[in-house]
Amino acid sequence: METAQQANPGRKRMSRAEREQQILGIAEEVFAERGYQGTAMDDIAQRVGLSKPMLYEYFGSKEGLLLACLERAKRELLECTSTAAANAETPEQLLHDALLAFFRFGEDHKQAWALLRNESAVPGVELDTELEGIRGQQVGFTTDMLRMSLPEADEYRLEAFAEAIIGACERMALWRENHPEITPETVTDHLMALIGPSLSGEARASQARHSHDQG
Amino acid sequence: METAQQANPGRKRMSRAEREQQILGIAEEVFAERGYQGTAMDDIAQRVGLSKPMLYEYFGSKEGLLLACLERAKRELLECTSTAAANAETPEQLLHDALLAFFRFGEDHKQAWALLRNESAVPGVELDTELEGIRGQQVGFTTDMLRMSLPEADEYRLEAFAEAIIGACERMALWRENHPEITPETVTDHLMALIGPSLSGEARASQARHSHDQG
DNA sequence: GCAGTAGGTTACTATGAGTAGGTTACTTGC
DNA sequence: GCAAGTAACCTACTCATAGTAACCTACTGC
Repeated sequence: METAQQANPGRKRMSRAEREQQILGIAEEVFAERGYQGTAMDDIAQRVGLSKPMLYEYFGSKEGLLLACLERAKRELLECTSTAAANAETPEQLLHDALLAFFRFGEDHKQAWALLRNESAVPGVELDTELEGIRGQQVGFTTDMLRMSLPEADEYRLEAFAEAIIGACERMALWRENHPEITPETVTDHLMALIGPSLSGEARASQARHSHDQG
Repeated sequence: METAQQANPGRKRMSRAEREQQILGIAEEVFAERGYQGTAMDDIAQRVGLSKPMLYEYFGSKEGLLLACLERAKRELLECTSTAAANAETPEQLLHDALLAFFRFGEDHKQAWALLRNESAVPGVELDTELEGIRGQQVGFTTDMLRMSLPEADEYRLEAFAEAIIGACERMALWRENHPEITPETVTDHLMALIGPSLSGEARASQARHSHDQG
C-alpha cells in the first residue's frame, strides 16, 4: 500500500486497445448479469482489476461504457446474420437463414444477447440516436432482403415489414428464453409460417382482398 | 418556514386514493418526459406539491412507482384493444380492429405509450415478473384471437404467433413515431398485409411447402 | 539517464434513493 | 365543545455511487 502501483503488484500494464477490449468483455458480462442499474462502475473496475477512473478515461461515462458494449454486440449480431444469409439461393431461404442465425446467436452468445435484449434499459434519448446507425443497418439489411421477395412493394411497406419482422424476432427471442425446449429451428419455423405466405407470390394477390373495409 | 404545513399553505390534504391517482398521473407524465433514470423522485414530489417521503409511503420505491404507472397504462391499453375488437364479425376483422386500436392508443395516449415503450427501461428482473400478469393477458388475448383464425394450430404455434405479433406491433409503433405521416390506419394495413395471408385459409396450404429444407 | 507520455492511482464532490422521527389536520366518541 | 387517535404530511438526515481533480509510475526513445 505504500505507492499506487505496488498496491496491485500482479497487475500488468496494457495498451489502450487491449485494455478496452478486456473491459468491454467484462462489462458485457457484468451488465448482462446484474442489469445496467444494478451494476456499479466500481464493480466492473474491480473485476477488471483496475480503478474506476480508468473506465471513465476510456469510455467517458457509465452510459458510454454500456454503449460501447452494445455496439460491439450489435455488430457481432449483424455480422452473424448477414454471413449466414450469404449463401442462400432463394429469397425465402435467405430470410430463413438470417432468422435462424439470429435465434442461434441468442443461444451461442447469451451474454451479448442479454445485453441487447435490455438495450432499452437505458437512460436518456441520446443513446438511441447514437445506436441509430447500427439499427439503421439492421433495418436496411432486412429491407434489402424483403425487396427481393417483394420487388413491386413501395419503400414504406418494405420498411414497415422490416420493422415488424425485427420486432417479432426480438420478442420471440425473449419468449424463447422461457421455453428452453424450443430450438432456434422451431422458432424460425413459426416465424416463417407467420410471414412466409405474405412474401411468396401466390399470397400477394389475396392480401389486397383481405384489406379492411371500415373506417 | 416555521412549521411543516405552513410552508405550503395552499396545499390541500387528500385521501390516500385520490392522492395516489394524482401521483400516478404526474409520475407518468414525468417518466414519459425524462425517462426513468432521468427522473428524480424529488422532481415528481415537487410537481405533485408534496414531499418525497409520501411517494415512498404510497409506492415503496422508485421502481414501485414506475410499476404502478405501467400497470395502469397496460390495463388501459388492454381495455382499449379488447373493447375495440368486441364488435368485429370475422376473425380477420377482429385482428384488424385490435391492431388499429393499439396504434390509435399510441396516438391518443402519448404519455402512457411513451411509458410502455420504455417498459424495458427498468432495472431489475422482479419488475418483469410482476408485470408478467398483464403481459400474460396480452398474450392470452392475442392467442385467443388467433385461435379463431387457426383452429387446428397447436398451442406453441399460437403463442409464438401472438408473441411475434405483439413484438411487431411494439416495434412498428416505435417506427411510427419517426414517421408522423403514417396514420394508425396505414400501419395497421401494413401489418395486416404481412400477417394476414398466413391467417387466412388459402395461404395455410402453401405455408408448409415453403418450409425450409436445410439443417 | 533523462524527458515525455501513456497507464494508473487515491481521495475527493455531488446527486439522488431511501429513512427516522416528528408535526399538523381531520375524524370519532363523549 | 373537546380530548384521543389516526391519517396525511413534513424536515433533516444516511448512504451508495456516478463522476472528477490531482497526483504517481513504468515504459519509450533519444
